[in-house]
Amino acid sequence: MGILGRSKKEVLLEFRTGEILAAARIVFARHGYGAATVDEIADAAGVAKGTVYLYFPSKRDLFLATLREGVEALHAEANREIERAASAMAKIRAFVETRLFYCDRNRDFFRIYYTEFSALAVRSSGERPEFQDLYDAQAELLRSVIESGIRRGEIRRCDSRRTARLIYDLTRAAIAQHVLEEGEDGNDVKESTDMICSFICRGIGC
Amino acid sequence: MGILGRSKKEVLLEFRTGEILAAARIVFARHGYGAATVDEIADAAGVAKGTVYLYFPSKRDLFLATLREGVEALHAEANREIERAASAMAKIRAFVETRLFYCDRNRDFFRIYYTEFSALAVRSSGERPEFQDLYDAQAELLRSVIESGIRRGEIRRCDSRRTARLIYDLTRAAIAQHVLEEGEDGNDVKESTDMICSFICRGIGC
DNA sequence: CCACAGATTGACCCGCCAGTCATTTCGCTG
DNA sequence: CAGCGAAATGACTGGCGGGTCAATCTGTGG
Repeated sequence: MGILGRSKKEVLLEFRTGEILAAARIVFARHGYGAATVDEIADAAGVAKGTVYLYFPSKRDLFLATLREGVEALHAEANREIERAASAMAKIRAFVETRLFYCDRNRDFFRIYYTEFSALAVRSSGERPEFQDLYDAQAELLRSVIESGIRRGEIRRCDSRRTARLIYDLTRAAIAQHVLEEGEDGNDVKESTDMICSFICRGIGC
Repeated sequence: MGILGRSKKEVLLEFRTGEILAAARIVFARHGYGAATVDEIADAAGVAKGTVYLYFPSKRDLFLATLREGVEALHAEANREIERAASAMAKIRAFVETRLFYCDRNRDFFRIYYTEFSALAVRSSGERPEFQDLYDAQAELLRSVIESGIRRGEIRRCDSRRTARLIYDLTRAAIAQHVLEEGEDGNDVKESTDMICSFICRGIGC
């Protein structure tokens, strides 16, 4: 019990969890899920392997936690910016721009997201893929933005679900261009956003 | 030495190679590279594990051969159809449509392509990612189509390299929508092509 | 300074699987 | 059908890495 709220125990828990997640992000980004080893993650986090298992029940859980952490932060940021924007088009721009900036800043996260996310979607061994909830929430948000844009006459009639997905994937592809092709600065991100957005505008605008 | 050309040895080689590649495609599509086992591939091909190693030097080589086979067939088909089309826009449509149809017909190939290709791009441990040659050839073809479309006034001025990549990724995303969402027939593929193409047309057309 | 609870360690265990190779089967030829 | 070379087999091995846990360390309160 500290002066307020968090006890020492809680602080330690949070600290270690954070360190391990950060290390995991780096290692998973470098080697991919299959080729990454828990030993290497532990080394990177500056702890012994056993310690990792005190904070996460398995390699897979650690992996999912790493991915989820990044996705949630990204979505939170995107939601905030979309909220702030007024018109439907501005909201779509916010969606694209926030994602580009976020992934430009968090390249290791994007590398994992880019290379392993699709595998989760395809290999939904049971039924519902992991993260479907998070994905759906964002796709639905985008869809509703488009829908209301159509109602307000900003956007031409179209299948809003498919269009949302199209914008989603277009953004993802643009980010990949950035993150995979080494050399670029923040400036370039702005430029990419412009290109994507003008493309989208012409594609769906009135 | 047979009546002409292929000796019995060559025929057998080709037969076994084909069987093993087909089995590998199914198994890699189902489990992904890391989780697939050579034993399962051998079973699926109806041979013993040792036999697989008579035809391919390693699991990784088998995997790359599987992927390469699919990619080359796809590109060959796309090249043929693009050749046939007259206008720049028709060529772009051919690019999109051929890919959609091909991947709709060869879903296992697409699953591998979709989930593992990006990993190869990201984890280019040495320097040049595998398949960069194949990717580049198609991207360059598309780029030159756009370039000539611009010169002929069919397409508005733009960064042809980036635009090519954008169309590439858009197509890939559209295919993912199909292949991952179970239910659809050939009809639907046509419909998707139309959507993508009209989107692209408005995006880059004059 | 001791004792003890809780955190950390890393050597160890064990199952799994890529890759091997001695043995068996196949199929041709005389 | 005998005999031979080529093809196929599958039991086996080596090591790799996820996960465990007895031993050790830390730091806190008495």
